[in-house]
Order: sequence, then structure tokens, then C-alpha cells
Amino acid sequence: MSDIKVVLVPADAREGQETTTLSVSAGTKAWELFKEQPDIVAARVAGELKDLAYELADGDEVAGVAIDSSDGHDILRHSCAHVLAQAVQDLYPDAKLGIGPPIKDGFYYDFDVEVPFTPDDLAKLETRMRKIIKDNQRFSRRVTNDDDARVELADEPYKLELIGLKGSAADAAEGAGAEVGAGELTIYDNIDRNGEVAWKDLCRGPHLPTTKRIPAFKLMRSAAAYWRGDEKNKQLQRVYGTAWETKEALDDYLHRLEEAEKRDHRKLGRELDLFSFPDEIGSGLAVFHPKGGVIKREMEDYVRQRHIEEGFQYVGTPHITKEGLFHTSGHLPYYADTMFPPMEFEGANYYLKAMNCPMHNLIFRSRGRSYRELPLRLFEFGSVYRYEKSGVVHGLTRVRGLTQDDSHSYVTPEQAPDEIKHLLDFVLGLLKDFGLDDYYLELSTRDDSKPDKFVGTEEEWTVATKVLEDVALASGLELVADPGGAAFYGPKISVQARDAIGRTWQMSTIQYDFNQPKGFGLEYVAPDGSKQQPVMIHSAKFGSLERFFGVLVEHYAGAFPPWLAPVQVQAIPVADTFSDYLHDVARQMRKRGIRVEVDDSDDRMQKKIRNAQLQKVPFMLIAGADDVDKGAVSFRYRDGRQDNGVPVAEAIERVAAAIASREQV
RNA sequence: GCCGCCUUAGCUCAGUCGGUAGAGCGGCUCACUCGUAAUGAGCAGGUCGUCGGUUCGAUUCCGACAGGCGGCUCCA
Repeated sequence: MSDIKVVLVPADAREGQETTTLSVSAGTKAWELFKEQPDIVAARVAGELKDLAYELADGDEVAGVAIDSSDGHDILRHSCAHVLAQAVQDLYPDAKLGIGPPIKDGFYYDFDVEVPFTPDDLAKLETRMRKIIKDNQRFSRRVTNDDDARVELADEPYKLELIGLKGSAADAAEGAGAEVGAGELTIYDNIDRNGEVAWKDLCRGPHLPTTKRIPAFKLMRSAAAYWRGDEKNKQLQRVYGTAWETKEALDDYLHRLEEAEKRDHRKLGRELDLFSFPDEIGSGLAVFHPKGGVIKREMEDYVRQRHIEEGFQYVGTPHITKEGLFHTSGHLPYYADTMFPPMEFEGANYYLKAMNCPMHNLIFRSRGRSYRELPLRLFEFGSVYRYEKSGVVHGLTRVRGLTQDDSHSYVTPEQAPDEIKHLLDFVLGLLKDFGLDDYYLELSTRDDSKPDKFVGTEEEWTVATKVLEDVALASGLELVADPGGAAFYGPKISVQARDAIGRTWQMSTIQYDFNQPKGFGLEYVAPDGSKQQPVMIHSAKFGSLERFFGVLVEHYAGAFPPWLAPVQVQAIPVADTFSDYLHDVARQMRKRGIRVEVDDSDDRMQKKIRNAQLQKVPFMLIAGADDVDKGAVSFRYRDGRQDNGVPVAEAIERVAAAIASREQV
């Protein structure tokens, strides 16, 4: 047998390794290059992922794919999804297969079954999966063609549908690309130790060599999901799972989930007495308690002041309006089903306000406008109400009543780029002041295949999108495309922030709107005396005060920096006799605007410290005989750090300075 | 809106295979006055989410509704 040459390049996620050229006999399989490296589960040949069973060709550049690399994780999880599917069809022979792709930190597989899975079923499936893994079944790739596959998979209606979609799979359903790629059609057979085909699935691969190479997995939950993501289609039962390269990595992941749950703003909101959602008021309608009220007020004070500094004028508008206004704006034809139903009286239909812009347009239109007034910037805290479907309401991040720090800049078309840049700088400065750093920008554009969802001509959209994109790119921040995500009246840039459990939420938005000025007949007098139509730029900096609040709670895990903390200083006397001393210090602090409370309950001092710690108060101020004698106080911080015997005047300055600088302590 | 699960004291949760309930924390009272994450004792607090059905009897079984949780869809 003749020899061939292959080039071995360093494995993914490995550094400092040399590229080496090997001479091997023809017919050598990729796995033979990695016999000594049990963590290599696949190969990358000329940029493409291959099974380890891949037969090397002369001149191939081969890299090992380690199980703990990003690709390795995907392969592990996708293989684990296959094991799940096999287990499901073992236990429920009538189950039909949907798709089973890897996702962030795990995988899922969709099944069409008569009865939804219960937690007990998941436990049984896990047991069955362990058996399959122990069986050490080999994942065996087999090339087929459309016609043969149709015969072979005649009992799998969803797979048949995917075969028909091959090539356009990426558009067909998120994750479908894992089943059928753009290239040749392949089926993976699971071969058991007797050489029998235990199970098979239409799949692009690659896979682990055998099921035994799944070191650790866990089924997480089951839920319904629409086939191919379309609510007009049947709901399948989706089982979510996770798989890791070691038991320790799995445990670490589960631990991370637990830690994230502790940051959940819904839980912290209760524990820290910040807000609640009384059933009596209704789903998705929050009330802020005094402590949450402090944070909310700090946010409002900050953003009102900043808007004024940035050239905005504070305005106010009502919560309801006659329906005609929302016809003029275009909202009713496009978004009536996300608005609360109207109330009818005095022969008119009144709607709860779902957006502020139409009312701001009326302020613009209330008198003639000159080009000299532009950019004209209006801003308010606009309370809006949206009929969010019952299944989507979620803590403060998805509510039915929210407050937008909403602004509208009326500009000439020439001024638009500068105004957008101005707004983006404003937004980024705000995020920085609030200590937020885990976010990215998204550019939401029109979906050309659904022109009826968007107003305006293609040219107008192209211009508007270009302006936004240029500014977003110039910011240097990560920019993600969101095709089809635009508002009906124009494209937008938004800031997306991640919450504690990995969900992302739209926060600040900047939208370019050439439609409403037309609908409202807005105009200004240009230098030449002609009447011109302005462009309006919608922008919300927090986005929704409620949502931003929720994200802040999670970002800080409730341990707010002093300027936002509901109680900035908790004073704790070592014994009752020192209460008066601390009350006096507290009086001095209040004169400086510091939010301070003295714990003069009859708890023991240790208990008071514990309480303050649980309430995540940034400064504990402790005083006993030692401190009183010296006219001092002692600090304890949330991390347990102490600073004893600090003179009172200095202590006050220290707290005041931390508040003023918005720093974390 | 769809699918599944859940709802017992302010919070976290036991419990009742159908005979109207319990703990810890929290609250209140009393004693203790203490140097960096829980002092002790006592007391109060629940028509077991709501409404209907089955039953001699329902917190428990069934149904509807409301609210919550996890997904899906949606998200101006």
C-alpha cells in the first residue's frame, strides 16, 4: 500500500504546538493520528469538521478537535442528543423525530409524541441513555441520496420534510442545519457491540466515535416547541439537556446555574423588599416598595438631569388617547393586538397609551417650527401599557405597564447622523455610569420578504439603515444583525443586555423614523422659506425603567453601589448604650444627603450585622466604647473588610465621596 | 396565545392514600446589653389561589378561571 503525506496542525484550543508533516499509509483513518490523545473527538480537515473515522487523503491538513473546545462541545452535545432520541424511541416507539441540535451549554431534541414528557419520564430517559452510553455504540456515517433516504425514513415525517429543504435548511428552522447540511445527505447508524444497527438518524454530523465518549450529561427539562418555529405548526415536545467533557465540568455548570438563580431579580426583589406584582392589580403590573422606589428615583433623577444637559426639553403627556391619534401614527393598523382593547365613551374609543411618539408629534405640531429650532428634542417619562401575551410576562423585564425615558429628536435629514451619534454617545455614557458592561449592539432592519409589515419605500429604508449602521460601526462595539426586527416605521439600533440566566433583553433603542413626520404632516420652515419635513429620531436610554431596574438588580446581585443603594449606611451600636451616639452621627450624615438608618432594635449586634449583610447595605457603621472614646466609628463592608476607629468627620466624607463618584465599594 | 408543571402563614417549605393543618425564618411581647453573619422564652398569624362539581364530608379527587414557573411563538 502506498504512502500519503498529511500535515498535522495543532488542535483547536491548543497553542504552542508545531505543524508536522507525516507520512502514513493510504487508508489511514484520522483517529490513528490521535491514539495518544483521548480528548480528541473529531478532526478538522481543511477547515471542515470530520468524524475520526474519516479516511485521510494525500495532502490533508488535519487538526484534532478537543472535546472541551467549542466545536468539541457541540459535537459531544449533538451526539448526546442522538442518544436521547434513541432512548426516546426505545421507550416510546411511536415518537417521531424532529431536530436535535447543540445549543449554548447543551442540546435539545424535538419529538412528536402523543403524551408530553413528565419529570418521571426524563428520569427514565436518563437511565436508558446511560445504558446506551454503556453499550458503547459506534456512530457510523453513511452517505445516501434523497430518494433512498425517503424510503428509509418513510416513518419519520419531519425528517422527510427536512430532506425536501436540504440546502435551505438554515432558513427552514434554527438547528435544522445539524440534520441536513448543504452538502451530501448522510445517515448516522448507531452500531452496537454485536455489529447490529441499534438506531439511526438523518444527520450531517460529525459525531463522537462512540456513545461511551459522552463523559457526563443531564436532562434539564421538557417543554413544547412549534415545529420549525412557526406557531401555525404542530407543537412538538422538546427535551433540553446538557453534556460536558467531565463530571466536574457538568457540576461546575450546574453550580453556575444555581448561582445565577440567586441573582434573579424576581427573587432579590422580594428578599430586598424592592417591588412586587400584586395579583389584585394584574399580571405584569409592578408596584415599587419604598426601597425599590429609592433606586427608581435615583434612576429618574439621573436621566432627567442628563437629558437636560444633552439639550432635551422635559414634556408630559397623558396615559390615554382617542383612537384617531394611533391611526395617524400607524400604530393601530400594525400593532392593535399588542394594545389593550379600547374603552368606549362619549361616542369615541379611547386607548391606553402604548407609545409616546404620537403625542410628542402633537407638541411639535402645536405651532409653526423654524429650522432654527432644530434639532428639537422632547423627552419625558412616558407610562405606556402593552397587552403582552400571558405566557411572556416575566418579572420586571417583560411587563404590561412600563415607563420609558422616551425622547424624540426632530431634525433635518442632514442633521440625522450627528443626532444619532449624539444619542449613542449619551446611551453609552449612561450604561457606563450604571456600571453595565455585559451588552452588545443590535441593528434591527426591515424584512424584505414581508413588506406589508413595514411602512415606506425601499429607498427610505436603505438610507435610514445606512445612517444607523455607520454610527453603530463607528462605535467599535460588537454589532449583531437582526433582520426583520425593525419597527414598522423604521430601523433601529438597540443595546442588548444579558440577564443572570443568560436571556438577553433589549434596553436602549435609537430609531430612525421618516414615516410618522409624513403621517402627522410635520414641517418646519427652511432658510429659503420653504416648508420641509423633519426626520424624527426615537430614543429611549434606559429603554424601560422597569426592565433596566431588573437588569441592574441582577448585574449587581442586589449589592448596589452606594449611589443607588436604598440604604447607604446601616449604623449598628455594639450595645444599646451607643445608639444615641450613632443617631447623632446619622443626623450629620443625613445633612449631607446620605441615606442612613440606625438599627436600635434589641437584636444582638452580630444579628444586626447579619441583617445588614443580607440586605447588602454597602456601609455598616459600627460604634462601641472604643469608637465613642475616640470620636470615631468603625466600617464594615459587604465583603467582611473592616476599618476601625475612623474619625466621624472622615467617615462622613468617605461615604459622601463614594456616593458622588458612583463607585462600587 | 400554545404546551407542561406549580399555587398550604409575610417568606421558604413539610403534611393530609378525603375526616378543615405543621416547621424554620420573619412579626409582636418579655428577658438579655453583648466588638464584626443568627441570644433565649412566649404569643399572634392560614375559610390550604378563586369559583363550581363529585361526596355524608374536599386543602386533598374532577372542571373552569386567576396567578406563577419553564419553554415555544411574539416583543413598537
